Amino acid sequence: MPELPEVETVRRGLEPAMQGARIERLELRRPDLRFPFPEGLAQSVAGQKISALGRRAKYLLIHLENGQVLICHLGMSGSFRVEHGDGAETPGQFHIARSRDQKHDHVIFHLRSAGQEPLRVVYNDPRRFGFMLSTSGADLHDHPLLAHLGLEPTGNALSAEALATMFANRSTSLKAALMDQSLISGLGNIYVCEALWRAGLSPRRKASTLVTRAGQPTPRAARLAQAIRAVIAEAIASGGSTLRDHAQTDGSLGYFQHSFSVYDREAVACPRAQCTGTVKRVVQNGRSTFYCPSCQR
DNA sequence: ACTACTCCCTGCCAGC
DNA sequence: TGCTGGCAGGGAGTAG
Repeated sequence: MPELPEVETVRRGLEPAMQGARIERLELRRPDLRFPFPEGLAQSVAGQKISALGRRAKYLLIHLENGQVLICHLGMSGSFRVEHGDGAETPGQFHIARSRDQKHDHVIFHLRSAGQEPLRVVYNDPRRFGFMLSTSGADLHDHPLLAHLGLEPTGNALSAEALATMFANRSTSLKAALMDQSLISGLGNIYVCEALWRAGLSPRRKASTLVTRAGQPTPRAARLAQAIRAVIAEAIASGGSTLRDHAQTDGSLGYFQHSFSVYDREAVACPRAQCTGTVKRVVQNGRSTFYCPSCQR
């Protein structure tokens, strides 16, 4: 499921095909995804050159020469793929899986770069939880979808001190707090479970227990900050290796097979050295949580 | 302000 | 074999 690392991998995978290319035509094959496409979207982007591909949290941002920005979300099942020329497979590039279910190809960017064969970037999304909206670059950070996003879980900004500030007086669970996009933006169910496992913290622990009365981070907060950054950094690196190893991909850019320590591993032995526990599944806030009750406290 | 719940949508899979 | 129901999940919306 596309969380921040997957979206970043998609961004990097699309960049060579899209950056600097001109949109000859935007083909919308239905009126909506999760939300209706903006009025006049196809007309407004036709002929525009793509100046950059960006990302904020789980949002892919397609910046156009005229200042317009397409805000794309992959939802749960969204993926992109790149098709070259007339659709023939191109060795060493993302190739077409002819057998792929094409009825969920909802959006097609028809692109052309100077001196290159035309190509298509196809957005496929069976469950249509994704969406594609448009805003002006000047309004981007005030857009309702982006304005309230919290810290990116990459880099040093996500510190023990930052966690302490977020978690002070929070009575909710660590799991729910980490899933809250207004606190940390970009974590989803998988990486929250993995980060909590790595930090040895129970997802059921109250978020406020990582903060002292004086508002300072406890050692647990430091462990958690470190675990989140490591899990995200490793997942992005893993996505990068998936991109390099595209001989094994089917050409789609959306989400990848990773091996997880606890996620979706109910009843499996905890992989931590010296731990004899078993991974358990519980439901928190309507979502599955996987953790080891033995070493996560 | 904070918390927790429902809903959207389709594909997949276990159980009958 | 074909049906049914549960589950997956991000985020908007809503209610308390």
